[in-house]
Amino acid sequence: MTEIKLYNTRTRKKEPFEPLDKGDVRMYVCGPTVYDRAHLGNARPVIVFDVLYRLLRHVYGSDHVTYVRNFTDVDDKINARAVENVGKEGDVNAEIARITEMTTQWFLDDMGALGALEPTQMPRATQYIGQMIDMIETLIEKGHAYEAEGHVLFDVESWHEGYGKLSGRSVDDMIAGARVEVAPYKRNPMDFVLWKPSTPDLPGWDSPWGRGRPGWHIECSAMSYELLGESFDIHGGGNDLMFPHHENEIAQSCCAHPEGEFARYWLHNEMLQVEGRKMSKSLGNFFTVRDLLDQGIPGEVIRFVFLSTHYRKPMDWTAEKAKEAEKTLRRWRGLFAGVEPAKPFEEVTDFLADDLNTAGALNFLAHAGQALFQKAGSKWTVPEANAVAMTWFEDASRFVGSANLLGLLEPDLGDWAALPEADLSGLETRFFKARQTAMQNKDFSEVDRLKAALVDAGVEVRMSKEGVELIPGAGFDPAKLEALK
RNA sequence: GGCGAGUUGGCGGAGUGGUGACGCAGCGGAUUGCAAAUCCGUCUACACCGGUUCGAUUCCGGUACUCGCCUCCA
Repeated sequence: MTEIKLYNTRTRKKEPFEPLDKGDVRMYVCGPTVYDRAHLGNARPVIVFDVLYRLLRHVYGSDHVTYVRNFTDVDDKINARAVENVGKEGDVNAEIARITEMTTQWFLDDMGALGALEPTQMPRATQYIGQMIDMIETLIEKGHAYEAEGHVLFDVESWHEGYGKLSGRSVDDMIAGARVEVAPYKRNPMDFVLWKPSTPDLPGWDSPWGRGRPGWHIECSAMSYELLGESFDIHGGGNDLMFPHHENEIAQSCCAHPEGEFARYWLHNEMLQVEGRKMSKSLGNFFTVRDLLDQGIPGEVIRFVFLSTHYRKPMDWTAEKAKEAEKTLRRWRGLFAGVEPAKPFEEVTDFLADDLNTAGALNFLAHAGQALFQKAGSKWTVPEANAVAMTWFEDASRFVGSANLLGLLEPDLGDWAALPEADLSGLETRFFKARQTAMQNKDFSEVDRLKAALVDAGVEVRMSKEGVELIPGAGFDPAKLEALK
């Protein structure tokens, strides 16, 4: 069995991955707050942990991995957006329902376009309010939380020894460096909200502390406990969540369920940049996944670009990278069309097992693809049925299987690369003859004219001594071709 | 200020204690009426300063720079 090694933020080391239960490997990843389209940065953890999910399924079997990713559908940002849309006098609750419903579906659509598998479970926070209340009550009973002015707060001082370990901070340092204005009802500046009161016009649930809503951090603790138990294998998310979100999750879960160890391996992906700078609205380089898709950049290309950088390194999105990725994928799609996937190359599995070295795996495939491309000949067709062809198909199948492990070359993502149906053989012959005639007459301008027309119609023209090859390209327009016939 | 990550050739990006992956771009060549495509060849690197070592880009320490988090942004 392939040994997977993962960089564990908790220990700051690459460690061999040993699941608690090989028959049920469990992973939790923090999902989106649903109030708007997912921006490009949101896609990174989705793609990173999708590859991990695929790898785990490959190693332990597809029925032996549980992957939970939540939807945060109760949040100040959602409320704010709803009020913004319909005004304070409008039906804010109905608008909230509409927004969360719509953006949840958007998220699923957009991430699906990037080739991300759906997690085994996608809990919504509002469906687990009861469990959150239970957990908060437990924390109060155990002396780790207290009620103050309708709020319930986690008492950081009650877990002084454990708080801050993940992010490498001590409670004392944080208090010293705190810049945030501290609410007067907090015992300690670092105490964070588990439950807060809600106004009548906003979503709220009855609780022992009055009508209110949960704090953000308790959601993940309650849902992961409910769905994965007090101990599970992997917890993932962006490294901007490390503090305070993950730190607080640990505090809540470990204090509420000290019998468990909560998440054993913590994985954090690095952030995304755009053209070398942080993506932000003020810099004007902020865009959503949907924006890119609408520009005609295929989801598979976006995925390829993401995978070409290791997940623990900052990733720079550039138009140039997208162009290169599209070129590579287009070639692969053409070369391996119709090839059924087989067992991935060992090298690819090994790269992925080494802390998800997707860039290494992709590089290996680039080489393998180049070799197969050359063997296939200048035409993007597969060779004859003979011994050489058998080997070719074997390797090609393993190539496709390897790509699939990365979520690439999946059949349902390939529409963008499909070449238009067209029978150009007649045109090829005619063009070749016309060219020959013109050549004999030294009338090069005539050949140039005909060729320019073909290029204009989106057809790639390849010439050799034997003849002419016409290949419909990305911008192929059959209508323009009609004029030539 | 506190905590953390990083710094490889024009760009992207692996990897390694000892003959400088690879891709794109560039350059030279084959091919071509000219191109395109393809093929062959080829230049440019391991931030800086010390240390360990027979030898470091690779290990250790320091410096500089970049970036992230510390503000319910993944």
